[in-house]
Amino acid sequence: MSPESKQSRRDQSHERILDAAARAVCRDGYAGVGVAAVMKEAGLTHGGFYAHFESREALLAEAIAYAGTKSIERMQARTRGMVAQGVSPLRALVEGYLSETHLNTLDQGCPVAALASEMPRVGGELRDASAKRMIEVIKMVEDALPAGSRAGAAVAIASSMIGAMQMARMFDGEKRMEVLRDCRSALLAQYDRSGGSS
Amino acid sequence: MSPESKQSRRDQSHERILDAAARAVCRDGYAGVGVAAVMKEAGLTHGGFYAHFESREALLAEAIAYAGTKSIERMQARTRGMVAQGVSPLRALVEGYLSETHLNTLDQGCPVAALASEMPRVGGELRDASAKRMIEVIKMVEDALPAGSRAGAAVAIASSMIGAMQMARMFDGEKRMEVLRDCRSALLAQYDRSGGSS
DNA sequence: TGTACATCAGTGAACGCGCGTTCACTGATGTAC
DNA sequence: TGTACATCAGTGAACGCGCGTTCACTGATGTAC
Repeated sequence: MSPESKQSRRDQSHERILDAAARAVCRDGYAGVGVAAVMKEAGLTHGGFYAHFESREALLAEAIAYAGTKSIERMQARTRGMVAQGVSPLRALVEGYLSETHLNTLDQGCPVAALASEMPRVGGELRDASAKRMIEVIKMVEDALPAGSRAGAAVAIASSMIGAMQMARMFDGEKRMEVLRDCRSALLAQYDRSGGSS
Repeated sequence: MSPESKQSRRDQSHERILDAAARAVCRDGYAGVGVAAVMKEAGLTHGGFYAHFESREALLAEAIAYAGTKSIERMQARTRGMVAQGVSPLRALVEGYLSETHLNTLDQGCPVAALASEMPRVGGELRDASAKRMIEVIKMVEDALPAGSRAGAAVAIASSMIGAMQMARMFDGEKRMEVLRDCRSALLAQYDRSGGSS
């Protein structure tokens, strides 16, 4: 009965809704998130939605935060292993972000790469939530950058990675990976002096 | 009476619709283009729309092609002047693309920067039209690159510019231009050996 | 030059569908005694 | 341990609005003679 005792049934439903919405928004964009579809994927009917969220927009704002947090956690889990094996943090990040896995698992990927061009258009709490995700990605790059890097390098690298992922996703077949490889090489040539695979 | 005599009234309407749609899609995204609103901006009523286009989707496909062509023309007009004054073509392109003007005139800008993250989600003729725009941007970069540049450099530069423009547009105030400056310096430091302003 | 008719571009009302939102109700879970 | 009642999470029908699409009609432009 303590405040942080295990999740109530309500909390479990809440998280299932959030998780479904996070995957939907990364897969289909802001407009692709429908209240009824999300509730169905969470195993519920649409009527109960407003007991969990004030509005569709409030859901979206929470879903983006959730998607961003999850995505960064996944990215860090992957890069930790590489870094432990001696790969530089920046190389690990670039190769993790611009990886085939990230390319093809849209719904578990970075919400900024999934939504970047829509972000400037949304307003209110959605805008705030979106901008925060963008800043988190820049921070993630900063943390991977060697101390004393040029100010602005993190911004340039983050924007390159986001642009690269988006461009790769526009194409089909072999071209997708080719785009990622080109962008990876360019970034590593400029910023990484550590050598390594790829 | 020759085939290319001056536009008929119908052709004039057609182009006004297209122009309104092109601006709308760059400003508000695929979902932001409404048939009624576009027709109104073209000075017509919505009922006449289907005498000009088979469907909303057909309009969007044409509008993206139109927006892309116009945007590249504008970009080339700007860079021609700079190149004539001795600036390297690549520097002219990067500074033109990542300029304050392009940042703030969304509706006359590059449709790829405006739509990149939505492009993988659309299907059919819209997908084709979108992918073509992406390829045109890469070509534009290729043309500005010194002969003998590394294969893939154009892809990397194009994706960086697109990512940079999107990131800048997510922020407000001074931060917008700061992002562009950071990304410009990074690109020019890596690819341009010609010196020059900025 | 003028009249009659055909064609063409555009109008505006109406239809149908999807979707966010509301609400009265149900069945299950928890509490009091 | 069992019964009565209150609360809570979820259900599903219904509403209202926006928007793409259709269609019968109008007014203007062009053509025939």
